[in-house]
Amino acid sequence: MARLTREESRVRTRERVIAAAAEVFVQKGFHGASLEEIAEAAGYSRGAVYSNFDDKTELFLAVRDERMLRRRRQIGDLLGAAATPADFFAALRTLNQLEPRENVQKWYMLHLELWLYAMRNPDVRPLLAERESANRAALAKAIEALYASLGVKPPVPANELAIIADALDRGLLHQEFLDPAAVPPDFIIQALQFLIDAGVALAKAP
Amino acid sequence: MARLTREESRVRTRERVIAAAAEVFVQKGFHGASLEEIAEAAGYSRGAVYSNFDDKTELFLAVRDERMLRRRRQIGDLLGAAATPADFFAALRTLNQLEPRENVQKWYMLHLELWLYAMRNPDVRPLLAERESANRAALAKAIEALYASLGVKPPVPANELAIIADALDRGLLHQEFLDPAAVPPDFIIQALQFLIDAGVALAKAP
DNA sequence: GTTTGTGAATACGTGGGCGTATCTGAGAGC
DNA sequence: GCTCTCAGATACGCCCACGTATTCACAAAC
Repeated sequence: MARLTREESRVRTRERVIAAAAEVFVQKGFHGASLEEIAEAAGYSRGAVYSNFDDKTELFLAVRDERMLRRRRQIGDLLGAAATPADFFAALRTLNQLEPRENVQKWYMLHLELWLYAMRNPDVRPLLAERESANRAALAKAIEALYASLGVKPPVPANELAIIADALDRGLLHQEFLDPAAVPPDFIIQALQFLIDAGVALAKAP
Repeated sequence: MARLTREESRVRTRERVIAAAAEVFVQKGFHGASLEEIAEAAGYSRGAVYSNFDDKTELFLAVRDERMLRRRRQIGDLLGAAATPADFFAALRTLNQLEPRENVQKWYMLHLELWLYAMRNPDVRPLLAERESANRAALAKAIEALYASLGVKPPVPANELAIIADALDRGLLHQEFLDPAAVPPDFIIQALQFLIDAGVALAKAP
């Protein structure tokens, strides 16, 4: 193992603590998680946590930032590049299978934890809202391109379709995780495909 | 105020405590809420809570049962009776406006809290899943009736449409509460209408 | 090689919340 | 009207977790 500089080591522990915190916050929730447990999971003592983060809240928000940055990049990169319908659905499938199911569930739970936190803290609420809306905007652009490549005008504005697609995705995950048997595998893709097909049919109908 | 019998009084405080608990659990989450605060909000001391519930968890689950019973009844009654499309959408609108927006948000937050709790507690998870699936079944029946009255075979099985509708509803609430400006008012009804219309168009297309 | 500054560990004080055990006062039965 | 019983209040002990203050160890600078 290479000798680490002071700064490098600091960054490394910071990352490890954030990763461990994500894990524990998922498992126990914000209030249920203890800094002791997080520190231990990361392989450090509580002192390490406090030397990297002001308090529990700041650590929680750091976890949020980490996740959002990565997720946003994923969506933008994948959907932004898709021009044809085949590309689009391939990208969706990739996005959907990029991580193991277990991980997706973990992140979804963390996301809910964040959402609840945002709802209860008026100052962080707009921050989360802004990120989500940016995600939807990226999705809307992809949908627009998709309809354009099909030579059909969207039956409703693309941004509204993005809202629907986003809601659908989230809602289906929600059901699936509570009871995997309730939602057929890859149902999300099917549902979106149905949505597009039906939209096209509607646009072509009188 | 009428003189209360011993049993009546016990029931009354139980109800009050459950109501107050719902409020505080929404605001602070399961771990964040303290029995002290709940008791005080209900106008009692912690002793009253412990004399009615074994512990915090049981109180939490009592809140869940309360809510689920009412909600299930609402959905069943309203959608079950709808035969024509007009009835159906009217019922949806009613269901949607039955409670003030603020209340819906409150219950949604509580629902998420319950969901997370269920996900973390393997023993209660199937209980919640069972209730949700019953709700969807009621919805599926209503959708089936709706398509029948339109004289069109559903493009995909009704129960799958119910899954979609449920997911859509939840997902849209989620977005709306985080940022009301992100979702036009009554968008849920519009989206469902679009879904039905598009489905009909698709069913009629080759 | 000595000193200095910082990242991380340890030790400590404190508060808060859960659950229990005991007490009290008002309905219920005679 | 007197006693008994039980809903609900009060009091207690305990533990856990947060945040802070102090110490330790090792890179960085000279």
